[in-house]
Amino acid sequence: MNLLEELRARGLVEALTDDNIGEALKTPQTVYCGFDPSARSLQAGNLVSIMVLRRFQLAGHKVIALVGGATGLIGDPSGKSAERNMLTVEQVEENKRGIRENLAKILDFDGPNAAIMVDNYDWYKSMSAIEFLRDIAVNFRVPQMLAKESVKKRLEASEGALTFTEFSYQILQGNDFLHLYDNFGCTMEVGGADQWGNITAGTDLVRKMRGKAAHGLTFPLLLDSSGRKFGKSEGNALFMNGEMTSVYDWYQYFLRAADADVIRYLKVFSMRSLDEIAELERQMREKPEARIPQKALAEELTRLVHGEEGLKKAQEATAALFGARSQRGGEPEAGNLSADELEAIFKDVKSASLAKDGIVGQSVFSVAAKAGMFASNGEARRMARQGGLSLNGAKIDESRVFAETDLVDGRLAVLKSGKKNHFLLKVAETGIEGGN
RNA sequence: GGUGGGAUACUCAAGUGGUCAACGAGGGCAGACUGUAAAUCUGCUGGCUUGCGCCUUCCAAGGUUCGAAUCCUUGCCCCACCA
Repeated sequence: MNLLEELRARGLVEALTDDNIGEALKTPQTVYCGFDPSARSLQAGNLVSIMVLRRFQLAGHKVIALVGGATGLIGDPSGKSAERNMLTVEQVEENKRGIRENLAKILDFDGPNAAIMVDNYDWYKSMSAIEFLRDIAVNFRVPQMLAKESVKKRLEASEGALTFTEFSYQILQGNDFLHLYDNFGCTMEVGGADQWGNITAGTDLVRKMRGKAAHGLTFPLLLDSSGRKFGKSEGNALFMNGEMTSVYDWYQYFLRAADADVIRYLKVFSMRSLDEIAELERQMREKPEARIPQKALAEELTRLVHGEEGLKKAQEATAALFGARSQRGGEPEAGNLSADELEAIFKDVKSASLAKDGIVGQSVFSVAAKAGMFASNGEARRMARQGGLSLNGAKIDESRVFAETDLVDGRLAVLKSGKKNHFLLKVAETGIEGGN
């Protein structure tokens, strides 16, 4: 199976600019994909693009990760309903460093077929308005630009609120492609379905200016079975950076994938063969409660992004917090574990320290609120009232007061909201310090 | 530049002088049920030392009024038509 067929079989092809792509891919091409430097780290949502690039790289193609340092300063209207905040140059610089680190975990930046990273700010920073208008923008036709889905959608969504700046975005991205074509012989751009308009802007421009065929491929927007965007946990983005999203949370996200989603996810993200994935699917049908595909997915992606060490930590914490439940017939956490063991497990889970007199003698929910587990005291109270808060594995109610004996080895306690959100409360040596 | 319309909590969207912390829907969170799944049912969803109490909210700043998200003025932003 060739690369294109493989991508198709994995559900990674939404649209192609032309059917000759398969032909072109028989010889090594240079492919690029853009990444938005709006945060210090890429997110799980970017994983689709990254894994696609990886597949290209492994198939012998040269890959370029383009960081939109310039376009990030402008804002892409695609897939957004409102004008976005513009970033400062400094922010973009910092974010670029983080993104480079993320990418290096998955793409090979060394070796004979090294991936490269470029920043379009480099070719826009010194461009004058005149140059932009008469050399680049002149190649674009307004009706065509207006006809793009991204622009049309945006015009509807925000009652026509689209600035000229954002409208120009496609010109910049189109020109990126031309630039990469000229400097690196790049002939193909890949991206999410929402990038179609921007990608064709580029392929059209290369064809027009250089008379050469350039290709584009988009993959579908990955949604979970309830229609939500993939890669959001409790409304928060799942970052690849272990400091921003803990390894445990990263692992857990994939482990919790719904049956209806997990096979699709495996096809998209896993380097396992389709046959292996089919086997996992068979096992799931046979014994869904074993969550075999979910485990395989979580394991593979955690190892990829956080290494063997990270995976081990995530699995240990998972085993401690969930694994023992059935065997011991009760909640595992405190009670069964020493403070040291708890600390090791929770190293990677959320925690906070409070002074002892801020804990003992206070109502448990307010301690939880103070520790930063909830946005407000009221929210914590509500949680307790509804039976969603537990201390050391036992459900507590609103009136429960924190006792000295609730502290494991006199210095720790495990709080939990809902079924799966654990939190480690530590007694601080002095004063109050926050944790993550 | 002119005329008309609009801005309400995470989102959409009611409300047009008091009974409004503000209908409803979506989303989110929690409980039950489960397999750390899905579906379903139920509850909650501005803050506070929380059963009808207080505080801060309905673009911003002023004003009218015993009392305003609701009326007036000015400003800002958005939309439509006209220029």
